[in-house]
Formats: sequence, structure tokens, C-alpha cells
Amino acid sequence: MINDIPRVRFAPSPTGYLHVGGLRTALYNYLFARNRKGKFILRIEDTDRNRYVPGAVENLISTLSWAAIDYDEGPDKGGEYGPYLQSERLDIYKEHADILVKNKKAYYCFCSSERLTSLREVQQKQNIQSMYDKHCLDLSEEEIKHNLSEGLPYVIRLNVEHGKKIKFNDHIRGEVEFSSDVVDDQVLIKTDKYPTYHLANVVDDHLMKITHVIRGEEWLSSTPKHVILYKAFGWETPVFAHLPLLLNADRSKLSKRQGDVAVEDYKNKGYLKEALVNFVALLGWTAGDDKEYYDIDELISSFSLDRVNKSGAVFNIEKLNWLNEEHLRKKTDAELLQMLRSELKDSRYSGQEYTDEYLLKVIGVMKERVSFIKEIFEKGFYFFEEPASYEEAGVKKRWNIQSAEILKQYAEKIEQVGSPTKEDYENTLKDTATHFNTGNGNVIHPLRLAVSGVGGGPGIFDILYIIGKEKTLSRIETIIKKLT
RNA sequence: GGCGCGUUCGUCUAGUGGCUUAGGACGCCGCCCUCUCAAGGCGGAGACCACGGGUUCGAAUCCCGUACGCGCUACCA
Repeated sequence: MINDIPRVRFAPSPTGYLHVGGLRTALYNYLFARNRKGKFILRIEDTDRNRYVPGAVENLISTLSWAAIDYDEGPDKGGEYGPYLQSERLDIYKEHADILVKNKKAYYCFCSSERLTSLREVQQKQNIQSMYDKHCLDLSEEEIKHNLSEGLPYVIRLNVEHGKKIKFNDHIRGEVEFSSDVVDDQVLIKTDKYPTYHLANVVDDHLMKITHVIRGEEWLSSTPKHVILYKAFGWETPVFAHLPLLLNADRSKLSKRQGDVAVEDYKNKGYLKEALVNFVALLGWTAGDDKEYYDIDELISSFSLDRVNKSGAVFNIEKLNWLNEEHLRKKTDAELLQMLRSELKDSRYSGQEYTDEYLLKVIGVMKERVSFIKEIFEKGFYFFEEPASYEEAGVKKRWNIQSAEILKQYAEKIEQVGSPTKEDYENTLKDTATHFNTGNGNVIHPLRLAVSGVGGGPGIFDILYIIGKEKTLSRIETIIKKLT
């Protein structure tokens, strides 16, 4: 096995959307596979029919594809070891459960849910570990046959031999040991003939030749069951690597209640996939140096399971924001243009037409000032519409008794220039200041207020040049009317 | 309750016995740049390395215990 090429899998349950924790698990599997020139498989664990969500698989696949985490085998791609949907592998699980029953490693159980519940209640009252009492283990061959022919509902349970030590080596945590006394006779096949996760994942991982099981820490406690299963089948166990959990700010397991957990949410908010992937990769893994900015190829080449941390990591949105800015700044203007065009459709300016040339100019002056491309429409609204009002603090601080007169003269001078360049706007402004025997600031700030309505933003001459002479003049006229 | 895992600045982390008066990043604060806002540059505050014992000439680093946190404890994954 060790000499085989690594084969890893991401095995989500289709509950409706991809959780960011799931994204990280998928990513680590992907990075590991690509780094080691192995194979990455997507397998859908849809054995819980009560939790079936229509469209969830498609959603999962499209989200993974958005994040550019591609796999070599999967439900929509096929592969040598399919099908990759567990609901299509029922016969395989049944067949394997039968083998276990035959070898006395598993047994039929006809206990009612009522009996199970009361058993659990009694155990809890006595404050002892709640576990199945092996009641049906001693059923005779005849009884089983009889019950089966009667059509009684049944499950198949794993027969756990007590008094043993179950040890396994976790690649991230080292040796972990459990007593088999605390391992329950887990249901392997449910009444509805579907397997439980425990059976299905062991059978599939073996049949699909998975070499490394990289999954969340929430699975660590049930790994002994899986180890027992591998042994019962006489199979070699894969390498286990249990990833630390992603946490809320209060250090509980990352949940919906405390913010966004769906990858889609981040996508919709305008986060770049490069940033989300970069960020999530750093939650629990480090190359050991000071590098924080990674593109996907750098992640692939430096990723190693050996450097995955043991403790949970709080999902800190501030750092994600920073990474988003960093990745945004690495984009070319042509890429930004494409993004801006697509955001334009969803903005309140969707009805307006802009040339590439115009948008490119806006991008040029705004890209250093935004964390998200769509913010160009918010922070730079004055490139798309006239300011409806003027920032109060700005008016108070920058607008004085002389401002209207100054702007009026500036407008008159600009009027004379055929088609002003950036330099024309600047030189004219200096002339105006000189004329009034005042500092440039006394022209610049009222002017900025006039054309943008706000106190901050790109260089004033850039703004004027971009919106053009006509709008510059009309906005000056408007502010004079409104503020005097 | 039982079992398991974890615990270095607010957060993500470096650190694998002496190089550490614990390094970096995000965030925060200040300065510079500057027409403003950003970006950028420079600097600052911020961790008695959960606590208590040991081992050692020497421990954030090794061992034991305690506390706290989290996970699991389903015919859910």
C-alpha cells in the first residue's frame, strides 16, 4: 500500500450546501493529492434518506468547481471505482455485511426502538455508558430465520469484542488508544437497508483503494469502530489524519448561528475564491515560514500533512478580508474589468451603459481603495451618479463663505478649455487659487465635495478627468445652488 | 456522566531542550507620504507560553497531575 500512489477522498454528506469546514477538508485532501501526484476522489455519502436534500449534490459539485478544487473521480466524472454515490452501492454494503454476519463479526438485531430507548434511559439513570446490551447476539439460527421470514424489521450490528485495546496511529495526533469496552455494537445496516456511515465509509475506502483518510476531528472518536471493521474484514487500515475543527469566535464548533458557514455565502459577498482558499488553508496548516499569501500552485507545492496543527482554529473574518484585498491587487485590470462588468449587472446602475475605457479608468483609481470589487459602486458611486447630498462633516470643515465664488471662477475657466486634460484641471485650479490668493486646498476640497459629495477618494484631478468636463461643470453649479 | 482530543499576543501562527529579554501576520494605535481617503513605508502597545509539580546545569519545548475548552457518546453524517 505504501508504494501505491496516494488516493484520498472528500466524502461529504449532501445536506444542501458546502460548509467552509468542508471546503477546508476538501482542500487539504486536494492539496495532499496534487502535492504527492496522487488521486483525489469525490464520494457522496447520501445514506441518510431522512436528510435528503434535492439539488444538494449538484450544489456541492458546483461550489467545489467555483473554488477550483477539482477531483479525478466522482459522481459526475466517473472512474474505475464507481459508483461514487453511496445510495447506488447498496448491494455492495449488503454483501459485505453478510460476510461479517457469516464470520460472527456482526449479527442481526430485531430490537424495537422502544426497547433501545428504554435501555438507554436506564443506563443514563445509572450513569453508565449507554450502549447496546448485545441482546440479539444470542439469537439462535432458527429464531433469526423465523424472524426474517416473518418480515420483522431488523438491523445488522457490529459485534464488538470487549476487553481489547484499539490502537491506531493518527498522522496528525500520533498514537491514539481506546478501550473496546467503550465501543458500542454499532448499527451497520439500518432497517431501511441503507448502511450507516461507519460501514459504508470503511467498505468504500477499501474498495476505492483510499490510502489516506483525511477528515475532520469529529470522526476521531468513531475511528475505533472503523479500525475494528477493517480488522473484521481482514483489510489493511489506511493512514488516518484527523483535522482540527474550525471554530466560532467563542471557540465552539463553527456553526450557522454565529455567522456565515456556507461557501456560497462568501462567494455571494464577493470574496475571491483565491482568497477564501488561501485563508482556509492557513487555518490549521502552516509551511513553517512567514509566508501568508499563497496562490493555489504555491499551496500545492508546499502543503504537507506533517505541518497540520492539532488545535482548533477560529474563523477570523478580518484576516480573510485582508487576504481578499491582497488577491484583488494581484488581478490585472482586464480581470477586474470582467468582474466589475458582472457586478454591474447586479448593481443599481445595471440600466446604464459604460464603455470599457470608462470602467477601466474607474478601476485604475479605485482598486487600491476597495476590499471587494463591488465596493467600487459603493465607495465610488460618484462615477456612476451625481451626489444627492454632501457629507455633513465635509461641508462643515471645507465649505466656507468664499467657496462658492472660488468654484464659480474655476468653472468659468474650465469652460474655456476645449477638452481638458488632467493637467488642465490641475493648472486651472492653481491659477484660481493664486487669483484668490489662497491655498490649493481651499479650491480642492470644495471641488471634491461638489463632484463626489464626500471627503475622501482618489485624487481630485483623476475624478474630474474621469467624469469629464460636462459633469464637472454641472456638479459645481448644483453645489453652489444648494449651499448658498 | 464516560471516552477522546486540545491549550503560545484579541485572532491565525513560528517555536521539536540553550540561538528567545518568545518571532511573524491580521486587527488596533502613532508617525511619514499626501489635496482627501486608501495603498505603501516606518514604529508601538499586545503572550509571566492554562495552572501546579517534577526531570535537567538549563523547559514554551520532556514526564505526571489539575483546570478549562472542544468533539464523540444515534437505525446522522
